[in-house]
Amino acid sequence: MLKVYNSMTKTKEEFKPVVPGQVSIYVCGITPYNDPHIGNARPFVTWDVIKRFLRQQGYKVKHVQNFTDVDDKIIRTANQNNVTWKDISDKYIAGYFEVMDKLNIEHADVYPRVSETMADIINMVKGLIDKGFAYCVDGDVYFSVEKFNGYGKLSGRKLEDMQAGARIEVDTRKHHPMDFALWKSAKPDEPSWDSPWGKGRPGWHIECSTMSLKYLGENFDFHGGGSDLIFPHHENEIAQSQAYCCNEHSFAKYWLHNGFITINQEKMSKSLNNFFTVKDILKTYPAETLRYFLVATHYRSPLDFSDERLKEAQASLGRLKNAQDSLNELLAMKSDANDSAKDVLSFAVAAKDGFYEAMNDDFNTALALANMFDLTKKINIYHQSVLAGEVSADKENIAKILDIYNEMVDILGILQGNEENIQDDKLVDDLMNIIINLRQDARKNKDWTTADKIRDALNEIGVVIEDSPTGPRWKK
RNA sequence: GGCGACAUAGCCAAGUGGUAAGGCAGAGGUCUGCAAAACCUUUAUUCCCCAGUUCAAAUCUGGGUGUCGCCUCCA
Repeated sequence: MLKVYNSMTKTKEEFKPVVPGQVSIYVCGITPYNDPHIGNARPFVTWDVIKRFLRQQGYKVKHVQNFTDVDDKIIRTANQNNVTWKDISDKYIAGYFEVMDKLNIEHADVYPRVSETMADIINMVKGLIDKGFAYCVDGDVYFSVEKFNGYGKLSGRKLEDMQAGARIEVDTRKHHPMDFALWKSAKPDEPSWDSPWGKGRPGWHIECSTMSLKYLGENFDFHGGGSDLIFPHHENEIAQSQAYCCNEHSFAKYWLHNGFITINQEKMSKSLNNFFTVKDILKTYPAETLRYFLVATHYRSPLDFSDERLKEAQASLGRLKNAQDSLNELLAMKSDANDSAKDVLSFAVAAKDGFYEAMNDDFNTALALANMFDLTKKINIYHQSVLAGEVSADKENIAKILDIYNEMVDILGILQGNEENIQDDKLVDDLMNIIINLRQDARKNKDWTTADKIRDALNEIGVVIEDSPTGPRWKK
């Protein structure tokens, strides 16, 4: 039974899909105006793992994720660079896919853009005015928070508790200081669209309501994003959507919010200028390492980022990879049929159960990984005993163990063998064989100086040589 | 000022009533020409502090301390 922590009720609840056998997910996407930093990447990795898990559990998953491609920051960036807003958004949407693909994130089913959903947005704003939840002032349209009784139910705040205007000046044309824009009238040098209220563009928040309604309907299962979106973004989405549908139970059933990535315990954010872009991290570390780093901690916990933590992640991931390699190595060995890996297989089955149990408990990837490490140890022990010649490889059961191992690894989206540094290039393999053979000759002659020189030189270019009882192996 | 989250070993991190998972780092050992990898042993009588409930508390309740987040664009 799957349990998820719902930010709306602040409790873990049993997951019951709106439509049996199906899961509908809306994840707040990005505003494409610069390169994503690793804090931006966290929700997407989180949801990628959730999707893989749900699908593995037999659900049919529909995932919608927006691009807010009409926005102040995009317009500002475009004007600064003397290009159009479309140039900027196209560029950074492409940039988004480039790094997310490297992080092995599967694509959503739909990636709606604000600029392509304009008619629907205008319709929804019109509907909100007709229903009395919104009003127009000088070409701007505002949502009236006082008309929606339930405003604040997600973020747990009351209108009277909030100090609107404490930090920015309140627009006096608004009926209530917390009223927010559904539609903004066009200013000079801004892109605009025709509407019943004159030329303008949508406010922030309305796009997510419109898009989720359009692609997932009035009721869907999950809505996700970073916890900084709880207020005002998600609060406003709820107000708009439920007001529009005239149903306080419409919209998302479960709200899942991931914790922040921090630097020195402080939130990584563009405004604090303490962020690392995914692109930059990938210059030094394999994408898989970054993905592992993100997955090794529960999605709701804060996660402090540092070079040291990435190194740790790399070491831990290497341990998992080593066991996977060992299984493959065992499978490639010559041996007669036997059942020496029977016990390892039963352990693997138990580890898999533990893994799923952890995932079913609000996607506890940290605990799921612990199960993998337990199995890893058993695999290593077995691998050693085969190398020591104590038993011969039990290929039938090893194949089953590898399947189980890969099943878990597939859900986490790591060790998929699609890293650019996995060498499947035949020329490289051949060259490595030549080098290794030369080194083996030197070793036979006890010419340790030459042998070590080769090993050290390879080490310098990132190739590790390991001499095992069955001969040397190499990895990058 | 309002609202909320968190505090577990040297570091990271699971664990929400039954006697402290897992990873990294460290120490000693096995293996090895030496390494690497792997394995074995070892590293929290104790979970921020104080009080309470209970046969039993890291886990529940109350109080305190500290850190962080949201209330403004933010994943």
